[in-house]
Amino acid sequence: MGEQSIENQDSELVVECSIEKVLDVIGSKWSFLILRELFCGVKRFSELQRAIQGVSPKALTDALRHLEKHDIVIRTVYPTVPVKVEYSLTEKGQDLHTIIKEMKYWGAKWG
Amino acid sequence: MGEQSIENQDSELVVECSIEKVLDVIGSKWSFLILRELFCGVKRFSELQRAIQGVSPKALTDALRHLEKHDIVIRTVYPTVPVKVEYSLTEKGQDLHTIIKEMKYWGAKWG
DNA sequence: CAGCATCCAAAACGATACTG
DNA sequence: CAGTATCGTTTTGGATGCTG
Repeated sequence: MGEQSIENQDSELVVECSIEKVLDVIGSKWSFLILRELFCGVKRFSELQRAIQGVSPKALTDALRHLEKHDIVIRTVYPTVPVKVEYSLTEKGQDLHTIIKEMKYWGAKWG
Repeated sequence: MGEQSIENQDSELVVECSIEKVLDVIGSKWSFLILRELFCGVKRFSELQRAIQGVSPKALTDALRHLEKHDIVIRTVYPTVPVKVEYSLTEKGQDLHTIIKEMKYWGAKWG
């Protein structure tokens, strides 16, 4: 409590509280849903778009870039024609599984 | 995957996926921080405002009302002068502790 | 103390159209 | 396929001032 937030040279928030860190790294509601999908395995852009109902390409791209920047997902491009892009989780990202699993439990219990 | 979202008679989203349920119930970033505080025990409005740095009275009220509506927190008013209001967690709210705890672990490990 | 009301700025998001 | 670009709407939330 009483955590401090300061800005670094990139004008990005440097958050001291652990919970804020997680929220900052995940970023948005969409990211949770992306994670939910990627825990099941590697997915392509269009697969994510289909699985996460209601997400626009823009929102999906934004969320994926955010997660990539925070070292949660890896973007792999295969130079085929047409291009194939796959998204997978880093170890840091895999480690979020416990949180998402707990959320699933809670949702199943109280939803 | 492929969860459906429909609207009920109150035009509120009825979400089928467990994770979406949790996100819907919690509602916002502020709610996570409110929960963080309330797991430590009952808190008053002003205590929450002081503990959660950067939150405006409006944002705090909004988040508390939201959590109240979803049966996560209880608002108790003591008719003293001046008024005293305490916020505490319901059992449903207490049950979110595992999630927040996992978030703390992750934040401590990777932050 | 514990808010509510108002106003306004910024950010998030949806729809749509287009590209390498 | 995997996006980007643009536009407009919605949501969010900060600032401020007021009240029982």
